[in-house]
Amino acid sequence: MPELPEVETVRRGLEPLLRGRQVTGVEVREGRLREPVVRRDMARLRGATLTGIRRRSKYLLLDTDAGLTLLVHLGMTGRLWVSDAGRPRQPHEHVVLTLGDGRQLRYADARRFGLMHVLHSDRLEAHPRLRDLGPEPFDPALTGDSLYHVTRARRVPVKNFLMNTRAIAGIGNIYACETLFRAGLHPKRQVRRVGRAGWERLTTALRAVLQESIRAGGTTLRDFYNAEGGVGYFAVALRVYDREGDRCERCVSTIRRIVQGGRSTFYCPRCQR
DNA sequence: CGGTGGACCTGCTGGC
DNA sequence: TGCCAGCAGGTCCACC
Repeated sequence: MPELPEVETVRRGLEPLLRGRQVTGVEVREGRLREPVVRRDMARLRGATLTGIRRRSKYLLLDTDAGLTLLVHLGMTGRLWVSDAGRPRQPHEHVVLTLGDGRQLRYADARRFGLMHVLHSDRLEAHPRLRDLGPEPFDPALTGDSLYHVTRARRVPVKNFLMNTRAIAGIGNIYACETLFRAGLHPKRQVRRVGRAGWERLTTALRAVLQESIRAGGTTLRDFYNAEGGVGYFAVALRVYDREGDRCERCVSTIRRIVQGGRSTFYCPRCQR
């Protein structure tokens, strides 16, 4: 579900609600996520004060003044939001942190593909989930030139490359498809066959599409909700994703769907070469 | 080494 | 109406 813009939307929504709040209670109702939630570790958050939230790739990092950071990944269907304590439980509500103001930070995840770990704040970089992540799309070190150079000997299709978090962090299926459309690149094109100009177009397109989506509050197709339970409005701006059979906005062709690495890819066979 | 395909888990949709 | 295959926005690992 959530890619970089959705996770960033959640981060921005949660930040003012969580910053400065003390964790007064921790309840793990269902610890069987993608990896087990360690109740002993979670309990150590009790008494700590949340000092801020960061995002790295599709991970959220909730920092505390206790030297501990709560690492959260939303998987495909994870939701994280702040609720009044009296509110009825939602389906699949697995973890609840009660806050000093009486409200609650709640985590729900129907498919349980998400993940939640308590880490030492000064050792985050060493954690296996964070260690091998590639540069953030908005990192100035990521340039068309840098991508051109790291892809010279590789045969992977450019779509798969974009979704590889070791190459670039935070890009999932929707934004990979949308970026390639805007850059005019065929999703099956091998990365070593993309020239300097292509990587420049791709880098520009990637940042534009992510920026626009963040501004719209992310894409809600099925399960995405922000920190207040609201939806994102970028779905109407998608030009190829989930538009198989539709007329291309730029030419007379029809949007196609193919499967790459077991995932749907949507593209315009005429605009993307 | 690099790349592909299957596995994890639940819920919804569309076709019969 | 009811059933079931197919599909879903992520990531890891075994295997070639």
